[in-house]
Amino acid sequence: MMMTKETLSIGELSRQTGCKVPTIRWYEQVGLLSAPARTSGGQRAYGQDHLTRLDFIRHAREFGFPLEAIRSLLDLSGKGDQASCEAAHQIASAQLANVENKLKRLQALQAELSHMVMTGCRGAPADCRILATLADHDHGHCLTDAHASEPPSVHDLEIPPGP
Amino acid sequence: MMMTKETLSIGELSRQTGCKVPTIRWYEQVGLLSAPARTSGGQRAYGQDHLTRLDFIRHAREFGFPLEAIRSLLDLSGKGDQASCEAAHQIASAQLANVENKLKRLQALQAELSHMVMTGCRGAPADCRILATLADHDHGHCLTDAHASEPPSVHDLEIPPGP
DNA sequence: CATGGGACCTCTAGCCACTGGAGGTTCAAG
DNA sequence: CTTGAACCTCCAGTGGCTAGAGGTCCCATG
Repeated sequence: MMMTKETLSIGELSRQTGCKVPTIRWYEQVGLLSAPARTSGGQRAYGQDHLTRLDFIRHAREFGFPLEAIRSLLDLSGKGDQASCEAAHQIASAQLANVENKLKRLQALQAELSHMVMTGCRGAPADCRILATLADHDHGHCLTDAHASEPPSVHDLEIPPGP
Repeated sequence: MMMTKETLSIGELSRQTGCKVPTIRWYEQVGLLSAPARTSGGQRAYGQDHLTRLDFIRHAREFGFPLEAIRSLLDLSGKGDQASCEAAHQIASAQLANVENKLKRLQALQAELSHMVMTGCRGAPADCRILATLADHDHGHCLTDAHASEPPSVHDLEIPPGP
């Protein structure tokens, strides 16, 4: 087998989808993208279906869906019935809630941080608001203490790819 | 040696700072927090300086500073001169820019996602906007394509702890 | 003084979603 | 036939923790 006009090498697929080559291989490894045919020399030869599927994956990633959610969405998109549509809606709503939650927290953070940066250092270094704010949380440097109330849970907070 | 009223066990330090026990040990491992004295039985015995330093670290993490930045800030806070203050300002400004960048992207994302979710599925599953939007990026489903323009770089996008 | 149980110890592996590098093979153009 | 870009596999690393296994220590009660 060789690369024809119907098949795509991994590099061509990468160019057409904007997905990096190692990422494509990784999607294959975790089973999001099925293993393509190979040329006689062992190189991957993708078809149109792979292109479609990878576009879907990449687009969903841009919306911040985790890979597990994308896996479900891909399954659902193959069906096209009412139940699938509702399930997709539910996944998307959950993602929206997630994003709105992050947004709120990030806005609070932005306010605090910009306050800290703008107050800055009033001439005397001993009076540096930045280091002082970080050192003494409890002495009125903070606008709110929303960020200090609950145990941290950093790991659900990633933001998806952006420009 | 034993635990006195001046020294803190790792559990007490955890309670006083709100930082989880394994996290404290991890900060020690990566050199953010110096290794404390030990009791005769080998348990960590922290002093007041550790408490102060860990408070600083945790507070800086709440502002989303990466550990490397916190390392620098800690170095700077020990000095208290003009140059340190300016350096701290620079680090904080960079972090603010970072946060504002994320914020913008997250806002765009929120708009797109909520549009997608609200448009939803108009009766017929074949018309499901959610799966269609994800499938066809280029056919006018998106409000903008800001999220599709540049190669993704997901990994600098974590948000700090929140409530 | 023995015992129980909670807090502590070290070490290792796992999370997400990739990214990069080493070291080797294949392909297509000249 | 030679070059060199693109491809291959495998492995390790990123950030910032978190969880578990399997063991030790400390202190209060009986």
